[in-house]
Amino acid sequence: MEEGLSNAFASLLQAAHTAEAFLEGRLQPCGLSVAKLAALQQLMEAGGSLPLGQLAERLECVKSNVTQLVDRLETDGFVTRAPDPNDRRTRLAVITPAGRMRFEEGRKLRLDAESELVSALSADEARQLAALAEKLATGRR
Amino acid sequence: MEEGLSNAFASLLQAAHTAEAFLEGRLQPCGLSVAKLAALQQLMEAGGSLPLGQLAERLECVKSNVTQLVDRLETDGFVTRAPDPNDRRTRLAVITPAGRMRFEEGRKLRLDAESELVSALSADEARQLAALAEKLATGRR
DNA sequence: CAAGATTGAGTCGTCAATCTTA
DNA sequence: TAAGATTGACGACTCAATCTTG
Repeated sequence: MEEGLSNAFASLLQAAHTAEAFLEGRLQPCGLSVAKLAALQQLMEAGGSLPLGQLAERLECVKSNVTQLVDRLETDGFVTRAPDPNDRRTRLAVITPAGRMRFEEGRKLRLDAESELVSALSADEARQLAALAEKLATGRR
Repeated sequence: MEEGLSNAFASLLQAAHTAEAFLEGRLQPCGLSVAKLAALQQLMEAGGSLPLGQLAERLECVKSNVTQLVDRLETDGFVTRAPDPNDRRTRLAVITPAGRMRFEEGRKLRLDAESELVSALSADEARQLAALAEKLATGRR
């Protein structure tokens, strides 16, 4: 049946939207958005700083988006921009001490929210969902 | 394993993002976005017109978003605004002949894209994906 | 010229405040 | 006062054009 197939698609998009909104709400109290938290996470995993272009690659988005995201993180005081001593074209996004602390809060909130969401599923179901979702999207990246 | 669980979540969001981008790309040639197509679909299903507030409800978004979406559809020439004879507070979004034609094109492109995406899955897998995605998001709406 | 980053314009979404009509 | 719609300001994203440096 065709209806079942396009329902799979609609369900996926709907569920993802709902889940993301849920996560966004849980992050609210710490003043971080999903996007900002993801950026801070990349900086932490990279040891504290990254060229803006590399940050864009890791976030799988366009460079101009990162420019603006870092602008907002900079006004928040969670990131500063620094010159790259090796290449004067490059600018480094550097996580601040305040950014590290806020990241830690956000990370906990996100883990809580995720496990709460996924608790609706058994471990087996979670694995299946991940596998099916990946299978759907594979080759379209 | 905790990793598996949060991977389920990440996979879902990633897959949804990829699938939506794929769909958006396929709609490109007809000049409709996913959002615009959805709005036109609601108008068609409602028989051609809807008060803006009801359109917002059906699209499950905020009213101010619909105001702007209809603004853009109006500049496209796919929708016009009309007064409601019964209540002078409400404004009707009315699909135009050009809007109907464009909707038909967009609907076909979307169906093609959806079936192409879902063709990566068996009918059984598609049902499972839909069920698991819904189960994850249930109760968070 | 290539690369890295930024700017400007536009889409899609939110929220809070406002205007008009019931 | 409520309801319907709009506006203004913002977040997060895209693309095309631009500026600076290599």
